[in-house]
Amino acid sequence: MEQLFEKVFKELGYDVTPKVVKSNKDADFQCDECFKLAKDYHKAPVMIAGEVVDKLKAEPEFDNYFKEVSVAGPGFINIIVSDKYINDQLRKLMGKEILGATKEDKTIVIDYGGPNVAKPLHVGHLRSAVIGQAINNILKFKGNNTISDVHLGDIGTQMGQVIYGILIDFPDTKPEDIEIDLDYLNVTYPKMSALCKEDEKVKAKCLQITKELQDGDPTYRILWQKIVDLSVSDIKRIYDYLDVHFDLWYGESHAYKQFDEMMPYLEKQGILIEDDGAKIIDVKEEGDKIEIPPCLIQKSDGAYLYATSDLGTIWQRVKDFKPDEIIYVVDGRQSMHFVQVFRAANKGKIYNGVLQHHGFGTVNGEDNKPFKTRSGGALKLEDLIKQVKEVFISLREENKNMDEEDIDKIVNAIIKFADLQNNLERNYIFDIKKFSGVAGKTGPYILYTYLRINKIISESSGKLSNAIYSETDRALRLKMLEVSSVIDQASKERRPHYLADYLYDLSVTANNFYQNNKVSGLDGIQKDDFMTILNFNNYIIETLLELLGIKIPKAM
RNA sequence: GUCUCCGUAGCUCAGCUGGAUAGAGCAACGCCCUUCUAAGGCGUGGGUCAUAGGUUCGAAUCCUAUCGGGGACGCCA
Repeated sequence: MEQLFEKVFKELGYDVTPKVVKSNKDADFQCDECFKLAKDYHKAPVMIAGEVVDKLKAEPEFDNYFKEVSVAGPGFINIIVSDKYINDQLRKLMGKEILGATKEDKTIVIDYGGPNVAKPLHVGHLRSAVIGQAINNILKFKGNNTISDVHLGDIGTQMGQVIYGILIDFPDTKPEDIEIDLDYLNVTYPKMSALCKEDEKVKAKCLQITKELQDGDPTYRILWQKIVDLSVSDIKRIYDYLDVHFDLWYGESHAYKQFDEMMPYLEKQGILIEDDGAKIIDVKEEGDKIEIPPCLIQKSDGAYLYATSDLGTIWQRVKDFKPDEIIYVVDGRQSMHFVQVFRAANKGKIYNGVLQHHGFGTVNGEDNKPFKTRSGGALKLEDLIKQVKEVFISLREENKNMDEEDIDKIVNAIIKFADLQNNLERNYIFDIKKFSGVAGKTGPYILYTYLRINKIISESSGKLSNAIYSETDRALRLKMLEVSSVIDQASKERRPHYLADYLYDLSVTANNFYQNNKVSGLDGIQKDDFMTILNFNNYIIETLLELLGIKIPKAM
């Protein structure tokens, strides 16, 4: 349609590539190009629009595209497309792969999850997992080769703290004979963390242990491995429940293995500067509005830092995958850190591809500060899931007899859709009600729509006539045509909420169709047309839900 | 203090590469189950898009300032 518009504009002597956009007025689409042309061509927009509409109407192909094209207001061109146009587009779309989205074939490493070993997953980890997985799914869908990495925080200070705790609790046992379990971990970490805040000596000791662990102390290594094994299997269990998966379960400890190669390389670049005994990379750039602090590579005591491990990780990824892009789905509060790391990676000639940080907002409590339970701790992710499940089951009698697998799928849908419908970079206030709703703009609403329609569809020829049978039918067909651009937009901006939003819109439109177009009792072409449409509608819902990481239950 | 994100209906949020009367959900009220799942559909009320300027034919959207909130700001991660 845009091509036809361009042809007409050009033939009238206007040099533009006009855009046709969705209209929120009474038309299907509109073209607002005439306003921009008015100045250059010294003509009123209405006049230009009039010329375009007249010429359009004289085109032999007019009926293939339009039912009605008219000038509105001060110079808008309103477009109502013909039924044939809608069906032509739909037929084309149905014949395309990946729902008409544009294909890509980049190699992209995507870093999300980021749990800390020895600490349980809490609500803050939900966002990285859910958003990261969705972005991963979308990029993969478009044909990219994605490599997901959980990037465990497995060798930071908390490890030193827990190891010290173990040494206190098991003073006389040989490290290989010490037996600990998950409950022990869940008690010891908070205990030691609190102790470090009170007691400088304990804190210093923990830091020392951390440093020696990083340097490979054999005793600490043994204990460390025990902690990692325990914790990681627990973390995996929760991610599995959420259907969040990683190709790589690397952590900071893997990055540390790169330092033997990376540090001399950085030295050779001549960018490591000694400063108060520490080694830094100056990452200031001209035009900075704010003074970006230098990137700290090595502490004065020789220990490496957060930024160093992220650089090591990049080093490894470049070596292993030569990625076109590395993207991070990590808490937005770390944006300064990533600016430093990205610049350091560039300046140190470690990587010259695309580095992106998609920082998401925090999950806040009523006080608008990062969420804490009444007792002051973070709400465990597992407890959130349990709560949602309980609420869901108690919602109505039928739910009590529901298939366990189906319940879990719906719980997943509730939680994920509640999170994914928000723009990822915003904070939101955590409200258990938000995570237990099944009415309105929720995951279950979409599942329900799908299942309802699924029940009335039967085989179809997959063909469409040129007929459209009602307003609600027309609306559904038009809505389906938007899917390609929605996927592209979500992928380009790495914003899954575009998909969530569209999925909801589509479901509303489909529910409308369902309510107003009775299928039973139909036969012949109309029945076949309806079946084709509904099949395609559900194919779209299915596909997009999958991209959001939501599975469809058998019944609800 | 500097930088940054944000301020849209009672509540929770979309919309922000500028377009015509600003959209959803929840909550409130009214209607629709002898007809493909009422976890549904239809309708009503509810807004100076924080405030003030500016750019523009046109601003919730872009620019500036102010107010209010979150966050970040060198040896933690």
